[in-house]
Amino acid sequence: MLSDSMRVFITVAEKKNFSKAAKSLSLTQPAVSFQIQTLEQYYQTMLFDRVNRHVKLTAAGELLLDYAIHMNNLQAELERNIQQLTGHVKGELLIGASTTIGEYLLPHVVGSFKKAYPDVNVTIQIMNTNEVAEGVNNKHFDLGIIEGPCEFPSLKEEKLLEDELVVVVPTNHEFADRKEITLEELATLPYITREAGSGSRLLFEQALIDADFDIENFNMVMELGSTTAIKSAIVGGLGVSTLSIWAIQDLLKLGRIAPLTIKGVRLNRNFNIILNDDKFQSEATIKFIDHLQKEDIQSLLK
Amino acid sequence: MLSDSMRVFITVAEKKNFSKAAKSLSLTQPAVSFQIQTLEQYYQTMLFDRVNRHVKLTAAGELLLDYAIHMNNLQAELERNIQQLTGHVKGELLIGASTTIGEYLLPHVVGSFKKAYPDVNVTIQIMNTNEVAEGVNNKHFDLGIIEGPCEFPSLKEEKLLEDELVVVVPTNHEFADRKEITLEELATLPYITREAGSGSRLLFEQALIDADFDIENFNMVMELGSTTAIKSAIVGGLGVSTLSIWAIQDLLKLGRIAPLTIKGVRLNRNFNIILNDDKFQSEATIKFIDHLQKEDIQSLLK
DNA sequence: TATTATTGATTATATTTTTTTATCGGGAGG
DNA sequence: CCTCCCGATAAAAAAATATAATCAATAATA
Repeated sequence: MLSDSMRVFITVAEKKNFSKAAKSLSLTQPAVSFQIQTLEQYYQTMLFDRVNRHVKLTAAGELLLDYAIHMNNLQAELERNIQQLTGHVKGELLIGASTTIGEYLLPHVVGSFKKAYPDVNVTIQIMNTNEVAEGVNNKHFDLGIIEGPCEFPSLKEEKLLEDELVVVVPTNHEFADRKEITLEELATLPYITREAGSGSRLLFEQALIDADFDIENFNMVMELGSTTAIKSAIVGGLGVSTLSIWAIQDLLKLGRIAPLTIKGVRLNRNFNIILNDDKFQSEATIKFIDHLQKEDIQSLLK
Repeated sequence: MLSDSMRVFITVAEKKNFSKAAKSLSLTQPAVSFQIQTLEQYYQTMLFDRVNRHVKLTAAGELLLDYAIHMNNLQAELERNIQQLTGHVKGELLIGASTTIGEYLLPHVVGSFKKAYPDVNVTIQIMNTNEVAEGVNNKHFDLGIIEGPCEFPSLKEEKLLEDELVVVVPTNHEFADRKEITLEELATLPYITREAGSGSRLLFEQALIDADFDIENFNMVMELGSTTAIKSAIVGGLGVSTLSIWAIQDLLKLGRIAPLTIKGVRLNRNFNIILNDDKFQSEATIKFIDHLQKEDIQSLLK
């Protein structure tokens, strides 16, 4: 176990800022100053250069940080070993997830995981796929779950399950009773899209290109930055869109919308778990991935 | 830096006894109990089996101890590196020394060492050669300095300087003005000896054997367990003895005694530094050995 | 077998350490 | 020139940790 002052030191070294380190540690800035001063007195040397507007590690600070990180890794390893030995899994689990997964899939999975491992504190941070991958890459997240493939070749990717985008229309829509729709028909309807750069939009546009269909033919009426907003817009009769089957379960059960497939177009992608093999995997992480893979997630789509 | 609770844990694991660990840490036993309980709560498992009359590490405790020792070594390494970087040497230095060295040689050397490195806390424990070697072997001492060779082949031995035993007589003695004495003459004098097993006595007896002289011819009048006691006895006119030149400097300067060599007999031995290479050498240890070897110790014999 | 000594746990109190609150001062940026 | 950002400092409060006193359990001793 590292001493408190070392944990504070590591945080300050990461953030290069006493006040931000304090916030991240739920301390006040003077408390951080005090801990750093304690270390500096102990080692009889400055650990940070207090340059104007930011702090910078001294040579001694760099040295200390090296060892601190090494010791921290040992500690993580120790905790995993003890948890394996005692069967008592606990600790923090920080997951990065892209929107659909974080909003619709994970809440259920985390619920059942917490039943099995009540002492693991799970936090989900929702952001776009690239940001998740970056967070996994720089070891901020214990694991990431993203829609589609990962851009970082250094990360390990494992398929979790298949996702599918379907055309969604309100129940009172003229096409609501049909199972399928053609691209030409879809192009006649007012279409709502996600913002540029969204994974869903990219997938849809690529599918149109693959089908040799010009996007210009579409009747785009709105661009919305959130799936929830799009769903509200569809229910409100403002248009139709293509959404992940995972995102529409609630409205489907309420009978407010109807899903349609597009004739000749498959809008499929994988939900993938991404991991950074350089980061030491806590027992909680391992157990969560286990849980993800064993749990019959498909049954949530009943 | 390890947390306090870990340091307490290591001590308890070493001593296998809460109360003794407390004493060695200058704490009370309840404080130790508290720290161990804190750890046990953190890891949600017992670390010690409280068997009757002693405690024993559990499997989890063994695991924790492994990591704790590893982290402790890292910490020692870190401190040495930082002290090398900053030039500021500090910390504890625990030296085991055999009697003559500990009483007559080291006090001077430590004095000048402390001038150069005031923040190193030097402790000298005086005991017989074998106990010193054992203490170095089990990593209790940072280094040992002994009279004569070391019995532990695993320890590294470095010659510090040569010692010589001389016959010591009071200034008012009939031989006081001579430089040399024969074994036969010495055998006629009342002779005071150290206890059996003492390094000095062994060296003397071996020299007699080498010179084909029967110890039985000697006129042993007294056996004393301390060099200081022998010196008092000599000054008091109770007899003569052979003592290390290092042990007699004070009385020599006071003009109370006279040293004589024995014709045809050389009573020489080495003072040796012994080290355990498996123990991480602190910067203070390195600097002290440096100091020992550079200091003109012979000049103390002026 | 009774008695004493040793060991760790417990509890209430005291002490020490750490944190917060409030405030200052230096330098960068508008 | 003024304001904001950032870390230092001092006093007070809060929290963590230690101690003193005592207990219960067990083993060694008589």
